[in-house]
Amino acid sequence: MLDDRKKKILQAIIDEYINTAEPVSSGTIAEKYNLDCSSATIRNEMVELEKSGYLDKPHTSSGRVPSAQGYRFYVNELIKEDNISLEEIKYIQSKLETKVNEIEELTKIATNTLSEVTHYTSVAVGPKANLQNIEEVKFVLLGSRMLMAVILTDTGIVKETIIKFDEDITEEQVNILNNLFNSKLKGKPLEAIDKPLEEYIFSEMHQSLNVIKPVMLQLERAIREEDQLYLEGANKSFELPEFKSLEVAKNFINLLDTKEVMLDLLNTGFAQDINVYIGDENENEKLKDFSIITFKHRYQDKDLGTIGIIGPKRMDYSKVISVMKYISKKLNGK
Amino acid sequence: MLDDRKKKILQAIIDEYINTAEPVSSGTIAEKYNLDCSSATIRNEMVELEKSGYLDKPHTSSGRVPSAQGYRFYVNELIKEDNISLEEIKYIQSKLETKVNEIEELTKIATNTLSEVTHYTSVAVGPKANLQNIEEVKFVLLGSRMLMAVILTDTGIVKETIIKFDEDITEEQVNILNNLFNSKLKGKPLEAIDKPLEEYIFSEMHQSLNVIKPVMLQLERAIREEDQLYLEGANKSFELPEFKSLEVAKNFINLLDTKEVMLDLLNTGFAQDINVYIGDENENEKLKDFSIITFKHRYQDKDLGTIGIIGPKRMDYSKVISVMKYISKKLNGK
DNA sequence: ATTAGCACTCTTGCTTCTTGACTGCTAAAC
DNA sequence: GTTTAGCAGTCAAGAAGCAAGAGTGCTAAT
Repeated sequence: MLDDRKKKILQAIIDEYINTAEPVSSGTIAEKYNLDCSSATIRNEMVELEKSGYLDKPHTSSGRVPSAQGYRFYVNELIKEDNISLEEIKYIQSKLETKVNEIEELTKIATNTLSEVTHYTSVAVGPKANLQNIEEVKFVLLGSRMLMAVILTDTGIVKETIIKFDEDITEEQVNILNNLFNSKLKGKPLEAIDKPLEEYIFSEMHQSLNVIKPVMLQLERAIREEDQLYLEGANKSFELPEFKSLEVAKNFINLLDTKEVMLDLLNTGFAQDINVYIGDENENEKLKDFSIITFKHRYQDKDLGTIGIIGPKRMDYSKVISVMKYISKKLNGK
Repeated sequence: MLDDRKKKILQAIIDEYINTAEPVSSGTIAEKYNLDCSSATIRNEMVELEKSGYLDKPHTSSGRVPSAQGYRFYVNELIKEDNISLEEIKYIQSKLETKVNEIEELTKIATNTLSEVTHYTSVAVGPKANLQNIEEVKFVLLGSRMLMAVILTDTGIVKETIIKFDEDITEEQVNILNNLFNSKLKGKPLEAIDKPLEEYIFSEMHQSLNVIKPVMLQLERAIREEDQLYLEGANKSFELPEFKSLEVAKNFINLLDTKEVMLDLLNTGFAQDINVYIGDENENEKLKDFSIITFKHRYQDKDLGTIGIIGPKRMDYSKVISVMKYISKKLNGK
């Protein structure tokens, strides 16, 4: 375990590095941070911190840089008090007070605010389909050959999809659909719209209802449709010095453009309120230069999706975590 | 006007530059392109082409590079035949055959295909609200305190929006809304949902219908809501040599992240089928390093939005234009 | 255990030089 | 009057060398 002074030195190095993005020398620490010892002592401690894996050195005669393990220790052990100002709190409050009619809207506002306050790129994704229960299904006739299916879930999320037909649909058929799907699906998870249900309906319904097949097909498609990745402030990242490296910048764009990796990450399990992924802690090679911090958007403890920040490993973890904690609390308690 | 040989040389230089991204020397042209003259002659011609503004020179002892004017001449006068392969045609066909229920879906597929075939970043935006007429308005009750308004337009676009209330809504109120809005709005442009209409309704309806105010408010919001910019293949641009320059890369990200400039451009008037904007032809400073080529997504000559390509000025105009022409024709004739 | 002092290392920025790719011009050839 | 061979002149880009500066690690004194 690290003794008290080592902790202080590690903290000082990380704080300094987060600010300057330059390798930190023993001299700087001795000067700026009051640790009551000389640069030589700090140097000795640094050697040990490096041996234990908390620090890295770009080359022999340079200062130290935190390793992933160093950041991890910092996040787990060294961040104690909240790092959020009164102005920030007020700003977040005012943003989250906006009246919205759809929850997705609120997720977007929160994501937006998060990016504005932290100055990092933020991302969001809606709740997983398998976590939502169907509250109501409504079919609406549009014109004479288009049907809109609207599914209201218990999270308040509304999914709509449209089905086109080659022949006219009657009001009666719409009624049958409404009755059928509501009686079969109310209270069930979204995933209950599946092949077995389709087969069940077909065996049960003796009259041939040839509208059902396309309806089922389209509903299934709508449910399993790839999640949307909402992105805010991608340009903010490009102001950071680590994005001077073309390699890093390209990886970043790729990561966000492919979406897949990000969606995976945002959808993974949540032990704590706030989840921190530091660089190569993620097995995925593409993430090795970045850190991602996420939290679940909950309202009255119902899962409404995930919101996150992506940035360089040298991230202001304490600020991001504080801001997230506050936003998360506000969203849930509203 | 340019004589025949000058045209050929200009074409050769542009073709070569599009391929290599390096300033083109008189020697290369003399070697690779059969113009039956020596590099010295080509050099003489180049001097004149530069004087007339078709070519630029990065520095005294370097080869030539096309100027914006050069590209413009190339696009207007030199591109003659289609530059699209059988495989590409087949691929596009197969992609556009996908059955879709919503037109937005088709726009996305086309945008996607365009990016895949050309290897550039593509963008799309839906049709302007003021160009669409209302065909039908339907209000659907979700639960007891949520109302979903669905607007079907003559372009087949469906807009939905949700309105929440603090008290229960009755089926009767829903019926009144349906009758009222359909009788007032059928055949009118989307923009007819405005303040004057609201005032008219209020003066006409003597019974106090306190549901109407929030409905109108939300409908207006939905109509005027900022257009969505759909983006595909942003990472493809980052493979191009011009994006080695951090400055250019940052401008690109900014351009797409801000959306505003792109939306403006995609929504501007259309003289021809295909519109080409080359570098600083756009007054906007942010566009000076890029070229944008757009076309209207039309189906049976109805306007369904705009699709475009954004890339460096050194773009394969002939390929992009050919592919766009083909996609455009396919979309319209389907 | 701490620290002053110093030799050693390595980056960074600066010059200088060389190489090579092009051009533009001139004068001869067609 | 074109066209072209030939050649001097220009400039970018890369290599090499050098000096300065920042930082470390070690040793010996405190």
